[in-house]
Amino acid sequence: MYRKLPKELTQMSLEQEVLDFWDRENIFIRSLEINSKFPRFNFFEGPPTANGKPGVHHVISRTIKDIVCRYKAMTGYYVERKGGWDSHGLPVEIGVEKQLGLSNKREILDYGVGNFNKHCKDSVFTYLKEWEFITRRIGFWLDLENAYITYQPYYIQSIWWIIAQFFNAGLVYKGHKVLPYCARCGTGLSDHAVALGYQDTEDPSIYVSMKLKSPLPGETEIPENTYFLVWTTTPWTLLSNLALAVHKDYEYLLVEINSRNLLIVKERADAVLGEGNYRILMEFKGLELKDLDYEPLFDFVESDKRSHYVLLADYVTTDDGTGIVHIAPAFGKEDYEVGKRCDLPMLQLVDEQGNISPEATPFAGKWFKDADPEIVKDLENRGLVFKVGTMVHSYPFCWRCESPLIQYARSGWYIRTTAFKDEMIRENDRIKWYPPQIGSGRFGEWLRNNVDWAISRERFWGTPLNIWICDDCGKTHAIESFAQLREMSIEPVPEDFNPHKPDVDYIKLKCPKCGGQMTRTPEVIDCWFDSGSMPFAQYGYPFGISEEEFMKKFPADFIAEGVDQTRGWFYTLLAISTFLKGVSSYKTCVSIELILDKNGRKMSKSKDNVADPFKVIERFGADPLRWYFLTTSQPWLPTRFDEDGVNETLRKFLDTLRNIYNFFALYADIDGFIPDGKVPNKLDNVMDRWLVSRFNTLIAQYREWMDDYQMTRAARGIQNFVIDELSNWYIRRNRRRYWGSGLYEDKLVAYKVLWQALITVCELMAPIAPITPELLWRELTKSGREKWGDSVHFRQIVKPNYNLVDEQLEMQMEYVIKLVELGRLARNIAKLNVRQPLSQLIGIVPEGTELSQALVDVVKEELNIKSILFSQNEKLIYKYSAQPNFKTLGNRYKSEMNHVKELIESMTSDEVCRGMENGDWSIMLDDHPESLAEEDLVIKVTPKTEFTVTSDKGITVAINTKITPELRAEGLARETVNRIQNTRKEAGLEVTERIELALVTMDEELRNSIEMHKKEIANETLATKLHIEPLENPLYMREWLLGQVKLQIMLNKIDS
RNA sequence: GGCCCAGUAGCUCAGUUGGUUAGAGCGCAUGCCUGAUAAGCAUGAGGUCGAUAGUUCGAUUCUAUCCUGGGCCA
Repeated sequence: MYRKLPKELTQMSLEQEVLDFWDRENIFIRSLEINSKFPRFNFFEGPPTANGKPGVHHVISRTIKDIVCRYKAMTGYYVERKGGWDSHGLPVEIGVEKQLGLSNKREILDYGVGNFNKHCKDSVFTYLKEWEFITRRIGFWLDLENAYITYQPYYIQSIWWIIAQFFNAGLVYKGHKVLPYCARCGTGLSDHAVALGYQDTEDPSIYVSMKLKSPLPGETEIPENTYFLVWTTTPWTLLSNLALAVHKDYEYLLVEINSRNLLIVKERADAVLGEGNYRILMEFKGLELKDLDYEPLFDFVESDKRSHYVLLADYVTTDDGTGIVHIAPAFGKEDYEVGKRCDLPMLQLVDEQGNISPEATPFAGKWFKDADPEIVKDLENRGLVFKVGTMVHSYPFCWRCESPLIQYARSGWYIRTTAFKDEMIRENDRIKWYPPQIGSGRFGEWLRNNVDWAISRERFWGTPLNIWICDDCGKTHAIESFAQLREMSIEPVPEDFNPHKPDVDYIKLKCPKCGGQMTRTPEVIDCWFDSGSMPFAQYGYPFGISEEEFMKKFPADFIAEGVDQTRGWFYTLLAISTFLKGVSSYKTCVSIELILDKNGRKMSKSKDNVADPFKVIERFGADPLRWYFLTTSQPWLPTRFDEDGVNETLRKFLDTLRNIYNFFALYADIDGFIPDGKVPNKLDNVMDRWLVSRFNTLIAQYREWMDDYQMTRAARGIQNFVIDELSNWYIRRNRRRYWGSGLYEDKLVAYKVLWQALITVCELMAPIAPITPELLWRELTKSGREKWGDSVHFRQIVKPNYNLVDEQLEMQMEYVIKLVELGRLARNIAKLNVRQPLSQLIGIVPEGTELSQALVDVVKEELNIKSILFSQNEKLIYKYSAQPNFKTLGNRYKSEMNHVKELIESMTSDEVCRGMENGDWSIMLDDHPESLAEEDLVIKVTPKTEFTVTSDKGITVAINTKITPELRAEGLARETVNRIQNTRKEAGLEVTERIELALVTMDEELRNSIEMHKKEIANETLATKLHIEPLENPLYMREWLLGQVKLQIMLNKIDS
């Protein structure tokens, strides 16, 4: 028995059944065992952090990963799928800070780092249940039991080893870097965090004069009363000013204004000084201003390095300001770079808490922002302010405490990634990116502008940086294993020590150089280093795994994550493995774009437009959601998410597929069809040949697309096949073949073909939406469990059999469908429904496109037409008439014109046609022939009265609408059959049940028609007895109206 | 400000060497079909293929510039 899957069985419960089956029967693990002999296809799971709930974007990236892994497993690969969890980092710490009510680093220290980290560790898996639930629920096969977790000691040991490799290669150094910094929180912010906090704000906008101390270009005397005009919105940085920058190519002016001489870039002079307010004295190229000295605004600190002179910098613009940029290397990324390049000293007159340093005596101890007005006032008193005002601009604030961020130079540990930048670029070129512009564009750009990686964080919950420094001689050493740590430790290290802060900080080492005591540097490692190390650390490399074993699992053939990982995981993976192994750790990378709401806006909590995947799955199911994501647009395009679309996928695609199955099950059950998995090589039925050809073509296309990661195309291909070709054409056209009784040859073949088509669809679908096809497939293969195996996911997807592909037939079928469409249109226009048979259809088609008899029969049946004729001769359906062209003939015939008109209009269709062939339309005007040419006539073409004509794309179809009494009788008989079938359905009869039937009508024509087609009617409706008198006590009775005519239908069941 | 992606029907999206009349689904209206159908078919309304210029016999497609939206960076 094939099980029926009625509508009452919801997608939800159907899926649950399959998921339980997978669990119960251990299907995932068994699929791995089955494939274990195959070559490996390596997949790396990018570890999510489970301290937040998974969202729809996680569902799509997990779906993509699952699809590729399943597809590879079903095409001859062993695909290990080790899960992983990220566990360290600031997001976790922030969560815990909130939970504990702590608001800065000081309070964490007071609370105790040990306790704090314990909370962090516990909170990492706050939403583990949700993650595990959704992973399982969407059918993502991932080995969660053996998942790596970045806080595990073996994982940390691996990271230490990697850091030690960098260190021993001389690529780890301590240095300065300017980064966005929140003085209140005492921490630098990642770029991502900065982007969260931009707000429009009002800041001072001041123009300051800085006095020139060198002769102008081409002169020898130091000019009096001459100043550089400089613009800034952060007056507090002026305390730490060390230089000015100009652009070498710009034109600069020396102007006189208010009896003072100012230098300013030409393009900004009007805007800043006011048009006509100034007099130009001299002009210079920026290049000429290089090295000029000026007087410092403040002289709090003396330096032995040269400072306070003019530099060149390309980032100087003329968009705002004066074209002369003030440089404070401690407070700007670009300033810092310039400072380093030009060997400027370092001056940082704001401390880590954001207060002005004691050296800047008049302002000392003030919060940097509060110092602004006083600094401006001080400069004004000294006559150095040219103009002061305010401006509104977008400025970053700390997204947690809302303090304004500053650019702040901090010292920290760096990895010199720039040392192997070229190798990374080379390796990037070998990665296959989807879409390709990520690799060449965003990621390539990022690599070309590579700067050294700041790997240290002055935080608490992370992998501790494994560098120890000698308290006496300053020697640094990177520990490369727990064994080495024990070896070098002064005190014994317990077996189960916790390699986190603060425990690890208490471990002191003996200095190998001077024998002194070494103390660990207090920082932790950037958590991106954790995840970027996963190809190695997930196996504890090099400790827990042999080199040979490891190289089998490295590199990944495929990874996929959100596009936001470009500068995150995608980069850290590449950087670490390029250094360690000289190659990228992934060969193919699919970058997945954002999920937007249905209006194309980014989903965000504040807009309340975030789709909850749990709810969507509960309403529609996981397969509809997966299928929807994939078919609605390419994964690497931003996708608009609309629940209605998920619903549509369910109704249109998955329900249709289920109905196809139900149709098959209904009849295959009746006939006891048992599949043997073979389709005859020679198929007599043209529809069978066509369907087999189509699904073999589909298999070929599907494999080609999937191999190229064109999953959207593959899914759309399947969908079109199922809905349009299998359901709406093949099955609709072939229904009758399954109706008769007994399992005769043609029917058996029909079952085999349909079964094979369904099996194929299930197999092709299985990687994309794995749940529903599993259920259908298992039902279809129920009779041969041993032979077919337990799960569709154990199967290898079939290869196309090109011998069964008949391209010509596929093209001809498209033609058939076109003809049918045109025929239906003609029927519509003529208001003749399909139940009314018609005598003739004439197709005017291009030469060489005639169809085989079998296909002609398809058209005949579909359109209910007795005969079909193909021809190139339009005269068969059109009649032609001519009218005079008064323009050419009027002048010629003048008063005879009326007569000529009559003669022309009386030409028969044949005469007009003959003229069209030989170009001569002679008329007899008063007994003498007059020769007319084409331009003398206007020829009209109209269908002959008995035809209704439609045409499209070079094909013309004409149906003969003349209905003979015989045709009418047949039509009435078919109407009658239709009403009987509806009656049967209403009466709740099974399709196989036989009946006794009575058809009662007062209308003579209808009665005659019934008499005439009694046999056919009885046959179609499984009536063993047919009366035209009423039954005595019918089981069911119903009166119908055929047009104006009443028909009474009565029926009884007959027990067999 | 720079780079990337997108812009095609009311909505979601197809549309590959440049070539008759630019397609599908959803939604709306009308008719048809239904012994698998929460289905299907047909018709109608709905398109300056973001704009302009160029290349070409011919551009939704190629080139340039611009506009709008999104993303990344500064």
